[in-house]
Amino acid sequence: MRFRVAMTIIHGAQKTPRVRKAAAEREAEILAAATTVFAREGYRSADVQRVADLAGVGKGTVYRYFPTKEALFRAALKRCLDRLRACSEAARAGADDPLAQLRAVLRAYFGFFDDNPEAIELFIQERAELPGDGASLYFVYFEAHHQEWEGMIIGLQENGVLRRLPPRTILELLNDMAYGAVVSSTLSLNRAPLRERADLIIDIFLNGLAVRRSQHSA
Amino acid sequence: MRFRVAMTIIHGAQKTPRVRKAAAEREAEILAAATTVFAREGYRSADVQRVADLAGVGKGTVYRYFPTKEALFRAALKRCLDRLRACSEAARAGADDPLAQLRAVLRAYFGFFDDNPEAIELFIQERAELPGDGASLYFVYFEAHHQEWEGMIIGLQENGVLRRLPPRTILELLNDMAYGAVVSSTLSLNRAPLRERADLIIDIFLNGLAVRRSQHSA
Amino acid sequence: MRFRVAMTIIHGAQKTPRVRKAAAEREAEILAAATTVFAREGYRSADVQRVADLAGVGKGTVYRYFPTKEALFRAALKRCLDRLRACSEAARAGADDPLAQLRAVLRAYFGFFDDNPEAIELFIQERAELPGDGASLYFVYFEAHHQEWEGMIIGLQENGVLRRLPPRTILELLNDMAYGAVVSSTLSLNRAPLRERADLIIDIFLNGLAVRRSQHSA
Amino acid sequence: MRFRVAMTIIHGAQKTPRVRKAAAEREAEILAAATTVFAREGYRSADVQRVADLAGVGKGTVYRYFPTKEALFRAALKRCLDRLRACSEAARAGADDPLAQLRAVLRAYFGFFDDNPEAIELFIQERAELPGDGASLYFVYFEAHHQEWEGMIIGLQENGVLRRLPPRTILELLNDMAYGAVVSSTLSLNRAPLRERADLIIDIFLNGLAVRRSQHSA
DNA sequence: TATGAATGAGCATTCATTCAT
DNA sequence: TATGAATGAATGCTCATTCAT
Repeated sequence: MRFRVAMTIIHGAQKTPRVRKAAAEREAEILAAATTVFAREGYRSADVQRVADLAGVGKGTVYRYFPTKEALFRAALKRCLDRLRACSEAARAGADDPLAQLRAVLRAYFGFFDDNPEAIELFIQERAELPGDGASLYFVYFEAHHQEWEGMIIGLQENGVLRRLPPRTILELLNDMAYGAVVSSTLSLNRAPLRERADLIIDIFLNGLAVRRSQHSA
Repeated sequence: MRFRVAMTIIHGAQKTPRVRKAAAEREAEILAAATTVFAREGYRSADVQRVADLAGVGKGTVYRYFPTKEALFRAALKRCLDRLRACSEAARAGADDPLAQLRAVLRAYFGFFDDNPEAIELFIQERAELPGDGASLYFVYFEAHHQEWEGMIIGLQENGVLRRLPPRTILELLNDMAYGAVVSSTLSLNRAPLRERADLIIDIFLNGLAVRRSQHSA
Repeated sequence: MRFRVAMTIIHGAQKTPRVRKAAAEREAEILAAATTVFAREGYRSADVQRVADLAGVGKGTVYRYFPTKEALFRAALKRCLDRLRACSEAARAGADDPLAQLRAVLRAYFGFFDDNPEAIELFIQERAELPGDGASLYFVYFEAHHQEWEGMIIGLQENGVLRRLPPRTILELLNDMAYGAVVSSTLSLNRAPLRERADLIIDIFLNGLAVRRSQHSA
Repeated sequence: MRFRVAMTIIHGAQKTPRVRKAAAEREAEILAAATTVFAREGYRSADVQRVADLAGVGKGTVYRYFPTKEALFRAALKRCLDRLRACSEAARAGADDPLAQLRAVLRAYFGFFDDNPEAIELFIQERAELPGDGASLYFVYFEAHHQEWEGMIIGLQENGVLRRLPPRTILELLNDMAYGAVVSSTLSLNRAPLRERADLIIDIFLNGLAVRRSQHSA
């Protein structure tokens, strides 16, 4: 609900002076506002006016930067995905051997969603409400970048750490599990933060739920 | 002044004669239509008129059975969940030992979504667009019934098959993985049917992605 | 399946170019249109679209100025009452002694409804269709301003012109009579304009229908 | 708001047996219900279903007796007017001389509305919401029966009680005043019952608000 | 360039009326 | 004859998008 304020500008009172900002800065502010609003209210329910209000610009300005509501949403989503990728990439770069990398990346992935819960919302919104003439942007990213990760998987297989399944299959399984854990964590109430569950999930992923005979014999 | 002319093409204009049916039958038809339309168009975008058209009834009739669009949606969702549960339950009842039960249930779960892809849509719609003053109905069901499954898990632990983690934690992990696989399968293109991937997923779940040393030593 | 074809007759289709106006002016135009439409069609039957058409604006613009149909109606009603009051007040200010004032005010009152028959309709609409958790706006005005008129009555009593009844009672009687005459004048057909009947009504009010003995003896 | 009760008729439980009543009785019950509902909710807002519920019949039955909602309303209104007339007529018949008759009739008129406040509502509803291609039914009755009352007026003029104005004019004035008092009484809050104000109103009508010089000289 | 007033297509919901039983 | 399930036209209100300033 917006407020319409009938205000007589008292002489001396200053209307926030029309701030002229670098286009890139404006765009970033609008995207941040859009992310918040879309996550909170859902794509359909969200009012572009709200985004404009939160960004501190006029509604027309939003449309100057993004031609439609849908484009605005997709840009906000893309921003989330870029940040998720940057986050994962940084984690990988900070670890040495492939197994440490794998763990680091998964921890970063889970941590990202603990810190940016709006991201989950945007993923779900896209899936739920956008025409989606194909895969969602999340999986477009997955496709676009999975080669980068495949190397890591192959390395782990050559080390004898991972089973010899097709690397792509392994990545899909990892993604399914991680994505499922993330989405589930927001669907059910009172789940622990993802970060706290990360190590267990990684463990299960690597070693399975079943009792390892070798562990007993060891 | 502009004119808006509304023209009904008389054509054969059969105006399907008013049919009276048993309430339960009508309700079932409307729910089936609602499931299809909501899954195809999304909760917000879906027009109740479309549901009515597909069900072959007047719009008023839809409102006679379900007081609001939201109630209609929730009823359609509930129907899906009931069917999913019936399906899983039947699978469990058809298997003898706990491990066979676990496999059967997971296969049934995946198979259900292959056969009823609309169900996934409804789950996601609910998450995305309904006020949701708490957990989604999916997880309400999970809560309501997880005791039934816990016995199965405990049995597997006593048999020395599953690790001694809290049964609830195990169920959550299973659910995350399965749910993630299901949702992912519709997000990305060209994935194999879930049914075909089920055994692999179950295998990974039990035994992990890592090479089993015991297998080597064996 | 039946078809509904919506056809916009393009014709000259001038699509009146969007005009921007001062808010006060727009509001006044919309209120004038609302008064006409509500008076002609009744509150419930009136379609907000009709108001918009008559005001020469889009429907959304009407809602920009008045948040609901009811608010629009109340504003139109208030406008009528303000004008009625201004009219009465002007009449009083233009007369010297209290008796002349009383006559002037009553004449102005009746004249107002001759000139603004829509006003009567709005009064009746309010009574008939608005939730009205209390008195109607007409009587709220009556309450709010009757002190101003009471002075006039008291003056007439001190001059020995009016009987020593409670001034408020006298005002109520005057109002009942005047209001009744106004409403009746629109209910029955072929009544003379109120203006023409005003002097007779005032006479009856002051002197009664009964023969005055004193007049005979005089 | 209606309730839809899903009730399993337990064996032995009796559905209210379909009562077959004289048509006239049914009609009277429906009219009474309609009067109540229309008065309480207003013509447009009133739901025919509510009338049916209150009358204890099916909706179809209401339509069997009255072809449209409007016809139902008009019939309810007519019933009120008939009762008002009967009431007034009885009062007149019970008094001897014309002046006593006049007082008795006015008292009966006011008393009627104290006892049947729904009647006022129906009068106002008719005025407010019915297409009204002419005078309201109230004034149709006034026209139809005013000759009966004219005799009374003429008698009072011949007795030297009332001024020699056209009898019709006098009746119109009486009606305006009485009608105005009745309507006003429901518009403003906290007015005394009409019955209590009746004698004062009659007094003012006959003798006026002004001080009677003759009374002083007497 | 930035703004926000103006627009009108779109949609949920209601309810008078019909008609199969 | 009595019923109430079925119908669909009608309408208040929203909000993405446009465009005059």
